[in-house]
Order: sequence, then C-alpha cells, then structure tokens
Amino acid sequence: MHLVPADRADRRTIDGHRVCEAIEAIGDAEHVRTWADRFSLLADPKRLALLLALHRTGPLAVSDLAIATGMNDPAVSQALRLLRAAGVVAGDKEGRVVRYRVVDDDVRLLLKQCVADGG
Amino acid sequence: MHLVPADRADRRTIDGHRVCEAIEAIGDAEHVRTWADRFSLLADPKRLALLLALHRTGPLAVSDLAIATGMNDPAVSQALRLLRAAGVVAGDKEGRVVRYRVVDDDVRLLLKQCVADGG
DNA sequence: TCAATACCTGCGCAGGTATGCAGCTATGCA
DNA sequence: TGCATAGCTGCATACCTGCGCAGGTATTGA
Repeated sequence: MHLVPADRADRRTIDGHRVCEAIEAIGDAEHVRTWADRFSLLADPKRLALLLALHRTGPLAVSDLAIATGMNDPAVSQALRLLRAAGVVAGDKEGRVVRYRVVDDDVRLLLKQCVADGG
Repeated sequence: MHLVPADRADRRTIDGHRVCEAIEAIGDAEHVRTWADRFSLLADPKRLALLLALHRTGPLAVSDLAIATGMNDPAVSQALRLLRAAGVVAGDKEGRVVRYRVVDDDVRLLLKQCVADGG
C-alpha cells in the first residue's frame, strides 16, 4: 500500500511500513477534527464543571449553575451558548427559567469516564 | 448541607437543593482541572492524530510521525514534548532514533473511545 | 575528522479564546 | 402599568496557543 501522499513520498522513513499503518490508524481527517473539537469543549475547567453538574444532577437553571460554579451569569450563558451550538446541551424554557441538560451521547461517555476516575 | 460558599450564599437560587447537588457533582476543583488539561491535550487535531497513530500502530519515530501526519519535524517534536511533559507519551531512544508510545491509561481509554466511533 | 541524519530548542508572528462590563430582552407579579 | 428577576448579547482587552523558521546537539558512517 502506498498511503503516503505524493508531496511527501520522497522523504526518508525509519520504519517504512509503519508509516502506512500510522496513516491508516489516523483515519479520516474529518473524523479527527470532529473529535478534537469535542475534546476542545471539555478542555476548559469552567465548561467541564458545568457539564459535570448537568451530567450528574440533571436539568439545572443558568443562575443555579452560576452559583454552583462561582461564575457570573454572562459567563455561564456564553459557555452554554457554545455548548448548545455544538449540540452538546439543550435548554428547556419554563417561564423565564431555562433548564439545561446534556444531550450528546459521545460527550456523556466522556463525562462518565471522567467521573469514574475518583470523582 | 450548605455547600454553597459564603461569598455567594446570599444569591437567589431557582432550585436550592439542586445547587448543593451540583456542587457535589462537580467535586474537587483539582480533579476537574486535571481532566480539563487532559482533554486539552487531545483538543488539537495534529496532536490527536499523533496519539491515534501511536495508540493503534505502536512505537513510532518522530520523522515517521511527521510523514504520516504531514507535519514538519519541529512541529511533531514540540507536540511530543508537550505530551511527554504531561506524562501521556514516553520515548525510547535507540541510537539516534527515538520511538514514542502512549503510556497514560486514562488517555488510552479516551483514544479507544475515539476509535470506537467509526474510526 | 567531516558530513549527514534524527531530533530538539528558542523566538516571533498570527489567530483564536476566555473574561469582565454594560446594556438589552423577556417573563412574572402586583 | 411599573418593577424585579432570568437570561442573553456585544464589545474591548488580555491572554494563550499553534506554527514556521533558524539554529543547536547527538549519533552514525566514511
């Protein structure tokens, strides 16, 4: 198999066959980017705290999240907007209160793994 | 239980008891930060590609990783330095070749989950 | 000793991102 | 209608981060 793109086919390799395996292992670039973006959403302590709270406690209002995490309301709101735009959380409006919950299964698994580690 | 710190105990809550649950759910701040940092390491497509290659293919040399990912050597080297400093990968020197491998079990689980999703 | 290879490091630039502040909209209640 | 509350948005600032370039170290082989 010649999986090495033409623009770098002339470079010297150490373990030639392994390079092809590695390219195969990495897989589709789009898939990698999707997961990198997912990890990026969890890479901020504030956002991760919000998600952990939502994951383990269930639907929570914005201002309650703000009190629980020590953030101010706009900061929570913006974090949730980001997560909502990515399809990770969804909000249910009840009067003037919006309760958010986690709706992404992949993220749920990641959070579960995070909780399993002595959390 | 009064888990709400004094500096924000006077703020009005929507679901008072849930705030305490949420604080408990978030857990230790140090733990959250540790995981956020972990996720941060996987949040870059290039780094994630490197880790996927190492995870699925086994020990690989720096220049082979560079060819497989399309990065240039210094970029790979710097990414590996970051991962090495975080204890995620380790390098075995053989003459002038250094082969890296994944050594962090938590990260391995995350990568496995990433691979499991149609990768 | 000289040259080539494999890898590492420091530096500077460009681009992205979090954060605080002020102000806005919408709902509930009297 | 008037007012307080819940949440959202825009903007400016400071910060972080990835990336390429140039140059340095260590090992191999002639």
